[in-house]
Amino acid sequence: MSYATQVIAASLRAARTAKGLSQRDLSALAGIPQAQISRIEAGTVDPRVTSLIAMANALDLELTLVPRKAVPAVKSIVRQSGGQADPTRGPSQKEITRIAETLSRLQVAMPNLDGVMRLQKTFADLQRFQLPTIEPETLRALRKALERIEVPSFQIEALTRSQDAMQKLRNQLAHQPFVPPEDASPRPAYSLDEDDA
Amino acid sequence: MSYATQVIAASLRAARTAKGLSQRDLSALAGIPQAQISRIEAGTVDPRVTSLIAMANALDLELTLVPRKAVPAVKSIVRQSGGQADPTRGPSQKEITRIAETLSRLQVAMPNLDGVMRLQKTFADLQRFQLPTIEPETLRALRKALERIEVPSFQIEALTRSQDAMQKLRNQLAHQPFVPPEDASPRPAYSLDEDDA
DNA sequence: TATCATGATGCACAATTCTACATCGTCCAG
DNA sequence: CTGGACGATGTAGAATTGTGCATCATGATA
Repeated sequence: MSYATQVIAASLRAARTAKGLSQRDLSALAGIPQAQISRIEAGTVDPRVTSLIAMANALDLELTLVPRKAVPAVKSIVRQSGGQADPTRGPSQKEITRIAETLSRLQVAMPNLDGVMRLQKTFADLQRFQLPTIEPETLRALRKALERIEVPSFQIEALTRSQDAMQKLRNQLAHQPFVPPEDASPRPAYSLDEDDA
Repeated sequence: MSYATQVIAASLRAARTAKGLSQRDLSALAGIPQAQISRIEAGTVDPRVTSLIAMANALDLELTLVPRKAVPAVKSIVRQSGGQADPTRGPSQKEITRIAETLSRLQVAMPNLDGVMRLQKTFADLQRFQLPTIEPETLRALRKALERIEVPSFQIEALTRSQDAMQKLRNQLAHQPFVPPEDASPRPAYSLDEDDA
């Protein structure tokens, strides 16, 4: 397939995962068999336009024709508004709620360990910001670390690991555009640097 | 076919004609049989993505995915830059050169008729501006009128018609954005009003 | 009138998508 | 380790595009 085709396919997959949808979810939304979606995303087929449009629409996207000379401008616009999709849903969302669960469970299970309380607090703090835009791996790592605290023999080691993970999270948030909790702020165009689809 | 498909098809046709290309021209550029281009533009088939991309590329367009919420912004950008395509080529270009030809031919054939000289002058004047963006019909009308001047029995009537046509041209240019001869000026976004694809 | 360019359409055949269903390997959770 | 979710892949058959070639109708031109 052509390069441009691959780009579109990749964009569709990115959009889907960004929304936390499985291929089967999208299949239901777009009315296209999961197998076909897999093939399209993988770029092993040359899809019909209706297929693309069905998928795009299901993902709140539109297939448009843009003059070459306008492409850069359009891209920067797309970054601003389309960059992080819905702030609420996302692939990391599951992780986040699970972390919250584990954390509160820990808190009631061992109210004496004050390290846990600190973690709880800082996490509750962070949670009000950009967490859904963090890579799921990072979140997974944090959760894993937290879960090991429940195993007595690993408590101290697991606690420091948890604090490390939490620190990492903080760092990631640190050099992000920093978008305040609610309402989309303008956010200057010159702060954009990323460049995927 | 879906509505969105029709829109894309129509856009492609618009882009092609805007560039003054025939389906056979595009066929050569895009490597797709003319018959197929006809069917695609007519919306009687559900094209493969590669076909769309081939056509788009040949027309200096790109097929992109745009988040729904960013669509309005993108559209306005596209208007600004994509609005009038290449200033040099266009469907009206042929007419323009032909007008120039007829006009200079007239000028040498009948140097005594000073009305012709005035037309010549004002046209040469206008030609340095936005002529390619004028509808071909208007230009055709002007040319037709000019050609009839060569027929003696119609001279006076044809001359006034020509002046009318020239006037119409002037008017059209009058309430256009007025872009000076060279280098794209910023042109404020609030002056946009058109709204097709 | 005759010619030419353009776009639309028909037809047969090859090529490929699309569908439905099944299945498989992996990762993760209970 | 058993089960579930997920994505990838296979297969057979139906549906449709894509191609090549021919043709036609129209409008403009000489």
